[in-house]
Amino acid sequence: VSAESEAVASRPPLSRDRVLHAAVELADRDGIGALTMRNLAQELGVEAMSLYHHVRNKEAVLDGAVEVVVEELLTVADATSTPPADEDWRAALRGRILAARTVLFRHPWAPAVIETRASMIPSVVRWFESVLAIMRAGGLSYDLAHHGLHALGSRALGFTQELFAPPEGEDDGSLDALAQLADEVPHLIAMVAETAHDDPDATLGWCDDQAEFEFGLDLLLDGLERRRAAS
Amino acid sequence: VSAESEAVASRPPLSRDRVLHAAVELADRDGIGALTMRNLAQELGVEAMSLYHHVRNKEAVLDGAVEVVVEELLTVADATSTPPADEDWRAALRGRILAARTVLFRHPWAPAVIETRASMIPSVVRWFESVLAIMRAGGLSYDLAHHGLHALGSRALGFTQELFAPPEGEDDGSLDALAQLADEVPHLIAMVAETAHDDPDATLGWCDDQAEFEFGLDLLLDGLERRRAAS
DNA sequence: ACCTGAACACCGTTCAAGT
DNA sequence: ACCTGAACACCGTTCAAGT
Repeated sequence: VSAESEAVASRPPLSRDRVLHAAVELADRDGIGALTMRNLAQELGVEAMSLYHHVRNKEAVLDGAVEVVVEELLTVADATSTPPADEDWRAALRGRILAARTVLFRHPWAPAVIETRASMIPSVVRWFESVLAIMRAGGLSYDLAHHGLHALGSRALGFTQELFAPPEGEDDGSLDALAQLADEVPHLIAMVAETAHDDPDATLGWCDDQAEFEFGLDLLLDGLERRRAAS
Repeated sequence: VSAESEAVASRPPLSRDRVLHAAVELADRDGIGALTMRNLAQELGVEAMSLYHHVRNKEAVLDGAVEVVVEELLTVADATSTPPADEDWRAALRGRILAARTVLFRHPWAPAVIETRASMIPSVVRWFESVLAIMRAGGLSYDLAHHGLHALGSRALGFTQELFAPPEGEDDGSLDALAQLADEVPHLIAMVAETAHDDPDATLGWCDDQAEFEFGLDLLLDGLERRRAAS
C-alpha cells in the first residue's frame, strides 16, 4: 500500500501537456508506428482509457504532437540570430527556415504527420505569421506573399517530402530496380552515372538532401524577390 | 450448385492486375480509409485471404495502386499534345505536368499515398524519365536537371500537399480558429482580409489551388531556365 | 474529478485445411 | 494451383463501474 502511494506521488497528475510531450518522446524514440494509445499510456504509467480525459482521441494526440514540435521550431528559430528582416528579407527567411530544419532532424516522424493534418494548429499558424512578417518587411505585397506561402508549401517549415527515399537498411535494392528498367529510362541512368562520377562519396546516399533543399529554397526565394522588384 | 458455377464462371480468375484495379476503384469511390483487405476482397467476390496469392501484403497493394494511377498519368500526358520539347522546354514540361494534374483530380487519395511510398515504383520512375528527357532536350545539364527534379518534388507529378486544407464539411471552423489568434497573427489576418477583398468569390474556399499551383510551378521553371541560360 | 477493467468492432496476417 | 475458414495479435474507442 505504501508502494502504491509512493508510485502515485512520484508521478505528477496527468495533463494534456504531459500526454503530448510523452507522445513526442515516444515517436522520437520508437518511431511513429509505436505511437499507439496503449503504448502512450504505458509510457505514462497509466491505463489507455485515462488518456481520453485529456485528449479527445488519437487525432487530437497527433495534432498536439505537431503543436509541440512546431513550438520548438519557433523557440529555436527565434533564438537563432539572423540578419534584420528589413535589410535582406531573403537572407532572414532563409536563416529562419534552415534553423527550423535542424529541429526537424530530431523529430523525423514530424514532416509526414504535419502533411496529414487538416486542422489549423496554433503553433503552425504562428509560424506562418512569422514567415509572412519577414516577407512584408522585405516589401512584398500581401498578394505576392500569399502566392509565396503557397509556393513554399512545406518548405516554409523546413522540409520537403523526398519522393525517392534512400534505401533504409543494408543494400541498395533501389539501384537494382532502376537497372531493371535501364532500357526504358536512359536519361535517368545517365544522370545517376554522371552525378555519381562528380562526387564519389554520394554514390550510396543518392543525393545530398541539405544541398538540394537549399537549392530549391533559393530558387523560390530568388523568384519571389524578382517578382517583388518587378512590381 | 449451378448458381455457384455460374458465379465462378461470371468472374474472371483473380490476378494481380484485377486486384490493383479494384483497389483503385474502391479508393476512388469510398476513400482510402475504405481500402482494407477485407473490403477489397468483397469487391472482388472473394475471401480476404485469397488476395495474398497475388500480392505480398497491403503495402504491395498500395504500391500497385500508385503504379496503376501513374500509368494513367503517362497515358494521358502522352496523348495530350504539347509543344515540341526542344522548342520551349518550359512550355512542354508545364503542359505535361498540368495534364498529370487533371488525372489526379480523379484519384484524390493518390497524392497522400504517393508521398508515403518509399519504394521505387516502375511507372513513377518512367514518369521522372519523361520529365528529365524534356529538361535535357531543353539544354539543361544533368546536374542542373537533377537539382530541378528535387526542387520540383511532387510538383513534377502534378500535385502539392496543401498545408491548410479547406474545411471539409459545413462551416469554416478554421476561420474561427484564426480569429482566436487574431492578436498574435496580425499579418495573416490582414492578408486574408485583403485577399478576400480582391476576389469576393474566394472568401469561402480560401485560395485558388490551380492558380497557386501554376504560380509555384512557373516560379521554379523560370528559375531553372535562368540558371540554364547563365551556365 | 479522475482513473480503470472488460468488452466491442474493427484491422493485417498466419496457418492448416479444403478443392 | 488456387481459394477458404478459423484463429492470433493487434488497433481505437464505448461503457459502466470504481475511488
